[in-house]
Formats: sequence, structure tokens, C-alpha cells
Amino acid sequence: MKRKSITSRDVALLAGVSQSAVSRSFSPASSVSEKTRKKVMEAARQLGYRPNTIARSLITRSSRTIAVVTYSLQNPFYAYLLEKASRFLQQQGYHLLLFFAPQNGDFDMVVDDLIRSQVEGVLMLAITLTQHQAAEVADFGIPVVIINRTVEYSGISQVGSDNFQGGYWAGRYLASLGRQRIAYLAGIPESTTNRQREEGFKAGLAAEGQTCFLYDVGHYRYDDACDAARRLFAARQREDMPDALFAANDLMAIAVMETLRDELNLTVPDNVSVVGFDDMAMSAWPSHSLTTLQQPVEQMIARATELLLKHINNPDALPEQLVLPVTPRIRQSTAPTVLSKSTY
Amino acid sequence: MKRKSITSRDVALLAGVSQSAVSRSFSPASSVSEKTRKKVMEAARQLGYRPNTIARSLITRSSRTIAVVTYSLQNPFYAYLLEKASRFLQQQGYHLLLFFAPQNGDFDMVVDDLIRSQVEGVLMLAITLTQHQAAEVADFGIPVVIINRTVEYSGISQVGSDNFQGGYWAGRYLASLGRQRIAYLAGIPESTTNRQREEGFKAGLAAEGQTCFLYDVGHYRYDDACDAARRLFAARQREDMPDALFAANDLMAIAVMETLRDELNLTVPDNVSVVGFDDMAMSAWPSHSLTTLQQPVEQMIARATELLLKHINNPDALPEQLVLPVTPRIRQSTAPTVLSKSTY
DNA sequence: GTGAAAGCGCTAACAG
DNA sequence: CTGTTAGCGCTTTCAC
Repeated sequence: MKRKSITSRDVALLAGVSQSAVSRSFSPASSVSEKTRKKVMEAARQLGYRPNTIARSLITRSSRTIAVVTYSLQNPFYAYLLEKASRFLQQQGYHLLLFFAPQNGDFDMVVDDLIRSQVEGVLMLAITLTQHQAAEVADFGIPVVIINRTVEYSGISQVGSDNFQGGYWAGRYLASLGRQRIAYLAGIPESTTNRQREEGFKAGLAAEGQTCFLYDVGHYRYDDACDAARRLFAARQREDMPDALFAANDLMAIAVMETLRDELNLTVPDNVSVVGFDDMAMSAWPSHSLTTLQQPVEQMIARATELLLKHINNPDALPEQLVLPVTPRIRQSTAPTVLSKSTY
Repeated sequence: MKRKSITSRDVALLAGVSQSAVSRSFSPASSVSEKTRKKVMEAARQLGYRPNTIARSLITRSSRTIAVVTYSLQNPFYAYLLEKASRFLQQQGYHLLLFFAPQNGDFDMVVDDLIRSQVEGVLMLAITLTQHQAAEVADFGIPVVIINRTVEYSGISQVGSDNFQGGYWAGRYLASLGRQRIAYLAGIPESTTNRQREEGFKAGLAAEGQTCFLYDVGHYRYDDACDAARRLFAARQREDMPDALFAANDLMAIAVMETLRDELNLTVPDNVSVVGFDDMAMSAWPSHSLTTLQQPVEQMIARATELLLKHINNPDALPEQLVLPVTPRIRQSTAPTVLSKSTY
């Protein structure tokens, strides 16, 4: 933008009014006579004038901008979350500054960048903040809402779903199906969502008198989950491999199913029953038909965005931690164990 | 952001230097003595000072911000495009303003918003601009690059792939497999990508002495494509329904396959061979194993972003229209026709 | 209702 | 190298 731009002064000159009259004409709340506004608008049209948002932000000290921070869009569940939340905020008249968390994990720079950019709020999707980072942003007076991840810092609002309950259900359900060797495929092990799902799962198994048969890590990613599946099912004997698996998200659950069927000649659900977490759109497609824990996406977004707006409009509002219930969706990737020839 | 913020003046006072010394200390290019910078930085740290990006933008007349406009992230191909491009631009030190094209199609407001927000460039993903809109942005001096869609306006740079060739290949390939009733599933009929793919497809069929057997529309969406599949294969007799289908993108191709197998009891590729367009990651998964035309995504992004940066740095650079080659990926969703009992 | 004047927080000459 | 001085384009008192 080197080219000199048309300013309100130029418009004022052409319209034969003062510069402030131009400003008023473009601000719905101000009182201007219909006549003046008309003159101004006409001059503005002729010159192709558009108010400079940056200058306005500087003086009003409000950027009408919200930062959205996300980790990766490879997971359709997050792509969906991002789109829904963004559209809503956009509709509320906010601009959205998009930040991707660097894959090398150097998140401090992003936090710094966030603060400098004068956003009025921050919406974090599946991003784990350290206490330090969370405090830094919050202390700076920028409201933050985290969706689908938590941080041990009560100064920040969080909206998540009941990961523990979901995991618990998965554990009990698979055991109740008669499965004896139930494995867990972790996401990012240290992420709060993973820890909660894992703990819930183990508790659920324990309630049925079982323990976790095998454990591996897939970082919430498709490819990593395929690799994990190869490791988990590497045994020679069928009785040494899992007969069921709970994956910390749908994307990994699907990866496991694909690998099982394509490379390992195992059937789902007969040889292996699989449960995921999220219920992304794709999980309901017939090819996958994945039993999973449905997160209440729409509700999560609604609550998170309204919470964020609340904090923006009222800096004294207290932070809230919301935990929304998940719903089991039983599909065809799980079935009771049947005794067949191949089992013996 | 109502709370009064710490300004460079505050820091100057504490550090015992002038306000401009503070400014210089935070600008890598400026010359400041190590001693001064140290004092300033220490004072800044104490106060928690961060330079105000908005004020900086106003005076430098450069926002270091690029707008990214996208249509929908439901299509993983675009989610991928968005993530890749964004990460690159972010790495180049740009901020990204994210705009979703409204679904009601009222794109003029977004264009206006775009211009007001003082972005230095606009990257459009799969967005169709009218000539008028394109001209409006371009005339305002904001460089625009469109990925994967074209507009009849030579003032704008565009990066796309060879849709016509891709369609042509699909048409010939399916015909060469011995398929006799080849259908086309359109995306958004009036979108340029769709038109080019469709024309190429028809030309390819013509080269093999065939014409398009049936035609339907799926708007590039999964659900719409399922509906279209139901219509396309509604005939009582096998010989009245298609034995092959070319969909204008992978998402729709997959939707068709899912519907065929799950609801219509038709097998892929034997009863129906299917070809898509894009080659998104999911298409290679064993469940789908979709034959498709691979778009050179990485290359498209690389060229588009470098083109955009070029235009930003040199406003006189001429717009370019790039058409990159697509590559057929033959997988298991297509196979030669075999004469089987069920055919007679 | 309207114009004049005073900045928002910062960078960029300009002297020294 | 450093401080002083002008603004960037806009909103917002404040008189009239």
C-alpha cells in the first residue's frame, strides 16, 4: 500500500464540509443532518473513499478483531470448529486474525505476536497453553477462551466436553461387549484431553475388572496412527493382539481401521472393535461407520463464542470452565465378541 | 481493551531516554547503542510493554497483513490449502485476516470489508469473483491472487491447474476402460473450475466417440453429491444407469461411492467406475482408493504465495495467469468393464 | 448540527 | 547515536 490513499480530508474538501463532518457521516451513531450526509456520501463515492480501519482502531482503541489460534486443520473436526466459530464471529462484525501454532512448538512467539496485534479477544482451538503463557495473555487484559483443551490456570475461560466420562464409557462398553484385550491409542500424551480420556478409559476398564492391554501413541494424526496400528497388531498370534481399541480421536480410529483391513487382514468389528472420539462428519460415512463419543460441537462453539464476547464487553466477568456432556454414537465398528473358529 | 495500555512514552520515562529511542530499540533496522537498547528493553520488560502494531501500521502505512478468503473448510482439500498457505505467509512475518465467503453469496460486503481493512494483499481460495468485484479490489491497489478459480479479469493473478486436461483425461480413460454410460457430476455449475473440467470431460468422451450419459449437480458438497447419486442411479434396470462417473471433485466422488455401496448395492469399480478431481489425502485411503486427478497443491501454493509477495513488493509487476499440470492417479475405483452374469 | 482543535501510539526525517 | 518535531487518518470533545 504505497499509493497515497484517499482520506476523509479529501472527501471533506470535495463535499465542502469539515473533515469531522465526514467522519460523522460514516459513523451511524453520530448526529449529522441528512443533507450533509448525502453530500459527503456522494463525494466519497466519487473518490472511492473508504474509512481507514487502522486509524479508527487507533483512536477508538478497539480493533474489532479476534484472534483464532489453531493447531492443524488436517483433522476435519477442527476445520469444522474453525469454520463455524469464524463465521459466527464474522457475523458479529469482528475481523479474525488467524494463527497457526508452529509445529516446532515454539508457541511463545505466537503469544507475543498475539498481544502486540491488539486483538480484543483470543479463541484457542485445541491449543495447550502453559500456565505461563495463559497468564501472560490474561494479565495483559486480553480475554481468552480455550475450546477443547484445558490449562491449569483459572484466569481463563474454557469450554470442553466430558472427556473422562467419554473415556469411561468407551472402556466399559468395549469390555461389556466381551472384549478381553482392549488397547488404547493416545493422542498427544501430555495434552489434557488425552489425559482425561485415557484416565476415564482406564477407570471404565477397571470397573469391568480389566486393565489396558496395550498402549501406543498417534499424536492425533492419521499417519502416526497407522504406524501405531502396525505396532499394536504386530504379534504373530491372534491372542497376543488386541481385540478392541479405543482411540483418543476419530481420525486415529479411522486410520487404525484402514490399516487393519488393508494391511493386516483383520476385520472390524469382528476381529477388532474400534471406538473413537469426536464424531466428525466422516465418521458416520458407511465406509467407517465408527462408534464414537459425540462432542456437542455446535453447543461448544455457541458457549465459547458467547463467553468470549461476554468477556470482551465486560472485562470484569469471571472466567468460567464449562464441561459439556458427550453422547455415545454406536455404529458398526463395534460388536459383541463371537466365538468363531478363528478364535481358537 | 479498555484498560490504558503502556506506551513507548512510559518506557522512555522509566528508562530515562527519549520516546524515539524506545521506538528505535524495537526496530531491528535502526541504529541504537547497545547500552541504550539494554536500558530500554529492561524498562519495557518491567512494564510489560509491547509496541502497538496498529499505531505502527498507521504511520508506516503497511499493515503486514494479508487477507485469506475461503469458501468452506468442509472440503479437506481446501482446509489443506488454507493451512499450508497460511503457515507460509505467517512464517514470512505476515498476519492473516481470515474471511469466509458468506453462504448466501453476498460477497460484495466482504469485498468492501477487505478494502477497508488495509490488507496488503488478498489470497483467494476457490472463490469466484465477479469481474466487477475483482476490478474493485485491484483498482484500489490491493494485489490479489486467486487459487483454483479464475475470473475474466486480466488485472488479477491466478494460479490454477489444468482442469480441461484433467477432465479430458477422465473422459478418455473411462471410455478406454470399455465403459459405455459415463455420467458427470458437476460441482457448482457456473464455477470456472467446473466448466473447464466439464468441457474437458466432454471433449475426452467425444474423442472416444461417446457423449455424456447422465448429468447431475453436487455443488462440490458431500451431502448434495449423495443426493445426486441417488438420482443418477434411480433407474430400475442396470442398463439404464451409468457404469462410470466422473465427479468434479474428490469429495463428491467419495460421496457417490459411499452411496453406491451402502444404499444401492452397486460395487466400485465393477458396477461403476469412479474418477474424482483434487487428490486429497483421504482419497488415497484404502477404503476409497479413488482414481483421481492430482492437483499439484504444494506447487500451487508456492507459486501463488510468491506471486502475491511479488505484487506486494512491486506494485508494477504484471499479473500472471498460471496453469499447472495435473497428474492422473490410477487407483482401485476404476477398472475395465468385465462381462459378468449381472450385466445380462 | 457543525467546525476547530487535540490527540490515539508510533515512525521518520531533521538537526545536533 | 540521540532527542526534537511532525505527522499517519481518524474520532471526539468543545465552543459556536
